Amino acid sequence: MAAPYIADVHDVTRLIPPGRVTTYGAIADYLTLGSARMVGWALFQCLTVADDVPAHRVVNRRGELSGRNHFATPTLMQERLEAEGVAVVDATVRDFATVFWSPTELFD
DNA sequence: ACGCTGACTGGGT
DNA sequence: CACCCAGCCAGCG
Repeated sequence: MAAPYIADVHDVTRLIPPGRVTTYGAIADYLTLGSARMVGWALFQCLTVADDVPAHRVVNRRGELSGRNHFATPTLMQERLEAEGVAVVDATVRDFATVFWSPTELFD
């Protein structure tokens, strides 16, 4: 059985609206994990234990698709984002500040 | 138990 | 924006 926070990370990730992205740090902060590295690791697990998690909507603080090499193909992450209307150039999200979404927006 | 690694981050230069 | 550095913590040999 996987650690409980892994399910939490998956739940939060599922709440990210299509066409928007968030960061490892935002999720780590929301779940008070204390380490953003855990978020990346938890998402890595979703590739095998949960295929219904939009892991492609999670990028690093610069808006870079740092996890693209862990998908079936290195371009899959970018393709999924572009399919949702997110412009991606050189493995980096365009207008990152605009498409950025934080779990705290759930309380709007 | 120990050291290295990593889908990370914030602060300083 | 780029580079360096320290803090972070689970997994693995």
